[in-house]
Amino acid sequence: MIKAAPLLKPLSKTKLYEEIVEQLKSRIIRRDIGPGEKIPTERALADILQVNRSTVREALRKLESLDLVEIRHGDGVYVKDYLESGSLELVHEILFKDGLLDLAVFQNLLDLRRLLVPEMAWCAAKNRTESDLSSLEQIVFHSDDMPMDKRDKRLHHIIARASGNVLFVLLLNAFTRQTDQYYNLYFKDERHVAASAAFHKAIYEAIRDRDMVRAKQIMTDVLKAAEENMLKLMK
Amino acid sequence: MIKAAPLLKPLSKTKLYEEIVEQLKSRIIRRDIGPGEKIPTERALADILQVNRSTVREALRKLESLDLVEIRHGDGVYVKDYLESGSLELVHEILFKDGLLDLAVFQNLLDLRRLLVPEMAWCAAKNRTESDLSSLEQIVFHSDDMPMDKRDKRLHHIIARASGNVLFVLLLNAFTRQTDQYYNLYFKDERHVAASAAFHKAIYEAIRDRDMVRAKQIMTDVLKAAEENMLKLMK
DNA sequence: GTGAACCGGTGGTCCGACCAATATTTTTTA
DNA sequence: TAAAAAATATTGGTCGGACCACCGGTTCAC
Repeated sequence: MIKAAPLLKPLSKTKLYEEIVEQLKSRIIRRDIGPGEKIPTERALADILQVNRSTVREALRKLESLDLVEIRHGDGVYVKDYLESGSLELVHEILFKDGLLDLAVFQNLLDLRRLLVPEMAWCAAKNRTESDLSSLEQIVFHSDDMPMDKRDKRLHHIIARASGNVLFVLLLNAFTRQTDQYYNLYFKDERHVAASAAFHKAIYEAIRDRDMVRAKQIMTDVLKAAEENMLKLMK
Repeated sequence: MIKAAPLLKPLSKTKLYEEIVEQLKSRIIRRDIGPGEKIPTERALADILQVNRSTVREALRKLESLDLVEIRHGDGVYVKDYLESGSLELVHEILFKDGLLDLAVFQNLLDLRRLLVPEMAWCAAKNRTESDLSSLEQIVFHSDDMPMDKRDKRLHHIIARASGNVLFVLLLNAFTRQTDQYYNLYFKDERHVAASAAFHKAIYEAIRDRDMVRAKQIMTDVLKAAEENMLKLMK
């Protein structure tokens, strides 16, 4: 039932510019290079890293779009304070500062999820359309072939859409990116799979019946249980 | 007291690659180019837009980091479904689809803010350190020279930090980017300035006293009032 | 039929040049 | 002498053209 998880990473045939991004991103997040500080010029970086200037530029573009640096024409490249301007895109870096998972930040993530996702379910129960409902039905009752991690992810996505608030969808995407890698692991336990299947049915019914309070309550309970299991798993 | 607002944009001497980003981003968000579709090759784009391929590449990098396109080596560039993978960075584009403010999405933004920010205040009242408190004091009582829009923004930022949840900070940043442009306008009304000053003192006291419930309540009320005023202003 | 070699097209990287904006220094000027 | 203006140096922005690495489809040998 559960598909074998390809726990191995794609064995990164990393692109050069990505390596540069990683190096700089990491140093900025860990405050090796402080906010306001000027980093070497494109030409200098190219020289240091032994790559072409174009490659450096592509890396800097990426860092700029992450709001980690500010590029000033004719002047130079300056490090920004990501706490002042950074976006959710940085969660991953902050979560894994120094390669190890930062448990405090992970807890932050869970806290926020516990605030948002139940509310999302509430809204979904309130605003769901017939079309949303049939999407839900499809995933809950007619997707036995799909591994549970994907089903669960998909279910949340549909609920987010059904909430009628597009921002929930975008936020959920941000969360998903972080938790994806643990889902496989989590659903290796057959009990978790069974529990999720039950949960899917329950939340489906609540949303179908437009029972906002129940939908929210179910979601709250599920998250709580899942968090406990997950933390147990990580110890 | 209120600084004259430079409502005019910096009169963008737009960089070329940015123009390309804007064009493509807009077309993707408005579904001119559907998810899964392949866009012209870098060389073709360079030819069409009459720019150098490097310039096109920098633009594509940006779109890639927005999760709007997927670049496949040896294959091509494909449009992604931003609802499936997009991040909060896209809020701005979605908010201003077709150049006009999408009121439904704007309402979504307000709804989400009303969920998050009061909770943030609650956490701040719970977790604030002495250092946070003195930062607050500074901004509430000793920053008369600072225009109210900046003070208000700063206050929220400090509260976010004080919450002890770094994700609140990043989320708030995302919101702020959207609402910044309206703040000037909002604080042109002397009554709003006075109201905010009173609010600042009230929330400061609640956080100082570690009164979580009151802090949350104050924030809820303020947001409600501000929303009403803002919607009035927009009509 | 099937697998291997091939080939065309695409993104990835490189080089070296020049343009455009900014910062710094030098010169001019009041 | 100090402020203003002009020249210069530095840095990011754009250019063009070349070659490499990877992917997909085609062809060909078996």
